[in-house]
Amino acid sequence: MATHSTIRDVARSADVSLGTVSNYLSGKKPISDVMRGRIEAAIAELQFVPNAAVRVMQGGRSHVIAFIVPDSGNPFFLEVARGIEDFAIDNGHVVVTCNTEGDLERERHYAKALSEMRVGAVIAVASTSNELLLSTLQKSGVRVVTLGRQLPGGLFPTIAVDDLRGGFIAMSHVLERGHRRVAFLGAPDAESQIRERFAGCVAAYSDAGLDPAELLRVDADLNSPTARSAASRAILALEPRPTAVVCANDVIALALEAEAIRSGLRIPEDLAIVGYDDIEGAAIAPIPLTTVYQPRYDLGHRAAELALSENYPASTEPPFAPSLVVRTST
Amino acid sequence: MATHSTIRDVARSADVSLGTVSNYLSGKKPISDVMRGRIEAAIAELQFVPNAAVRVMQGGRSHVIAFIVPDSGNPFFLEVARGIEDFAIDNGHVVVTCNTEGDLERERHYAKALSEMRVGAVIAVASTSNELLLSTLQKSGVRVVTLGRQLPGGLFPTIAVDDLRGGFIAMSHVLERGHRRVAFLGAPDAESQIRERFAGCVAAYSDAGLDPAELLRVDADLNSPTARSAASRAILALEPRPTAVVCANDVIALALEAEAIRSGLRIPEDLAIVGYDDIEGAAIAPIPLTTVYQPRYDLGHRAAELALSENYPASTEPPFAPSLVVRTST
DNA sequence: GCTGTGAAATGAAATGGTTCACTTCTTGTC
DNA sequence: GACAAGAAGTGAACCATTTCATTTCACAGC
Repeated sequence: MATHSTIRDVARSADVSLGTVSNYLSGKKPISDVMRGRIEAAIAELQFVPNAAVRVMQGGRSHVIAFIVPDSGNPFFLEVARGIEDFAIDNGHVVVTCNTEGDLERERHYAKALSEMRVGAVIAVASTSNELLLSTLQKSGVRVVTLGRQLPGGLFPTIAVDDLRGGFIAMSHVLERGHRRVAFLGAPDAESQIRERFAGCVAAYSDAGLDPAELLRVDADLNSPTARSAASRAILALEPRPTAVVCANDVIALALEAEAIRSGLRIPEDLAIVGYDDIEGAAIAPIPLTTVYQPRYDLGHRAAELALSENYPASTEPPFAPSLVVRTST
Repeated sequence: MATHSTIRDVARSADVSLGTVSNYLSGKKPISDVMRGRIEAAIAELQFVPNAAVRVMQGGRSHVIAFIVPDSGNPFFLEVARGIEDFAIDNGHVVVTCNTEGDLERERHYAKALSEMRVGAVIAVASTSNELLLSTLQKSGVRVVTLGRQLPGGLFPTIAVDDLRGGFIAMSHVLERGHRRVAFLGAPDAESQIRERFAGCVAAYSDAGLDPAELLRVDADLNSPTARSAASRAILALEPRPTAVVCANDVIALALEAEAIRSGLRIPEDLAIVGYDDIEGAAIAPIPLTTVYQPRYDLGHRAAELALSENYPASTEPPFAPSLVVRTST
């Protein structure tokens, strides 16, 4: 494995000065066609590949965007990641997805690795656990953007979707369909997004002149398949059974749908279901799922744009608006 | 944003020489406790973070593993990625997932970026389109490992699963269940893995004393939801309808299941379905899916291990063995 | 007290691309 | 033909770390 050729080799081979080759590569200064031709020939001949590390060493930042996410397998984040990646590529960057799985040690590993790499930007799904690490990164000069919600202190620019409104339109929808005995299938309040969605549901419930205390609720660990199934069965076992269920996300909504089908219920006649997220599986489910769509691709795309923008940190943006996708399940 | 402090600042603040700080950081030479104490104090005080780029500039390679994949959203690759990531983290590396989406230009962008970054290793899902790029990378000193199948020429160490055997056990299973009119729901032969699976099916069909020419087959673009549904309907429209279908992967098997349920068929009585991959959705489908499990996490983990191993390139490994997961759908 | 030995510490040189003050060349104007 | 001004090209110095030949030091053995 021959050692790499350097800009000096290119300059010598093209009989041109160092600075001219550098100008050719960076495009910051114009150069003549003669020089350009000679340099290009030399680069091709020597198979020269510039060493990106040097720019970083000089005090620059590497063309890497880190995406810090608790569960990269979640279809929602996957789509966000696509948005980030597309923008990153168009701007000569590369994305490192850091899957923390909620593990603090893993978060620390990534924070250390990213600092040492001098990453250009970090886009992180907001959570209380990573707040400290993010502010450390920010202090060392990394552009940080949080996703989903504003972290207390307002330190970081944030791209969010209006979850309150999402919960509101989901609940309004089933109430308009005439349902009066409704349940919310969610997760413990740790996640503030879930809390917001539930709050939106409560608001819609009140607005319809109903008593929010009568709104049923079952919680589950959304990341566990067995917990999802168990919570779904718990919903179906409520006496009397709700006629409609608004779910915290599509993954658990689909679990509920599967359980309902298995126990012989007709959807939407016996049970209406509303999901949240509009993941791919929602449209191709046995009973296509009514759900709240979040512009997740745009979310990621916009976050990357903000992170790399000239005038970072910009003032925090107004949240994106979710919309209802009505399908068969209601 | 104060500029970063350097190893020189640390040396000065700790009243110690440059080299000693370097030795402390790398651990390559022992140093006394006195020095250690002074250095640690200085590092803490200055909030020093070493600049990883310099090591790379000195001719080393960055602690980055690139995972080149045509569709990072595919649950199969997600799990492979988890295996890679876990190994990477344990070895102080970080993973860049490069989602090519089969786009040649995108592949080229990544090849360029990865070369310039001097990535340490590349793990790529084998495809004919990336062969040239991979060999270019390898020539420039990057460790390349291909995944799924050996690329012609045998240039790269490979980690694979025995798809021939997978197809064989899937087909054997439905034949043992007594089915005699069987279809294969797959994709055009471009993907050699699908080809292998089909070949395994044909082998099992012959072994059972049946005429392989009678084995039905429908193909679809596996990446398109609408194509999957259309192909599923095509299977159900065959006259006479097959009593069992072996599918090229779980995603399309689930589409078939959904279509079958929608048209009122009972599974497995009217139609038995076997998938391939054992994705998460297979177990929680309305009718839990019988499928061929591939040790995908191990696949990724082993690939990363191979890529970073001392004695890369090792001789190519024997393929991993798939196994059948029997559930309700057969 | 002298020497030999090994451990620890030192700092100049090297790594490769960018920067910038400086030189050289070209073109236009009167 | 002289001169100004802008364009293009040059190369030494710089960035933050590692490497390694050299120096320093402590201590054991005689």
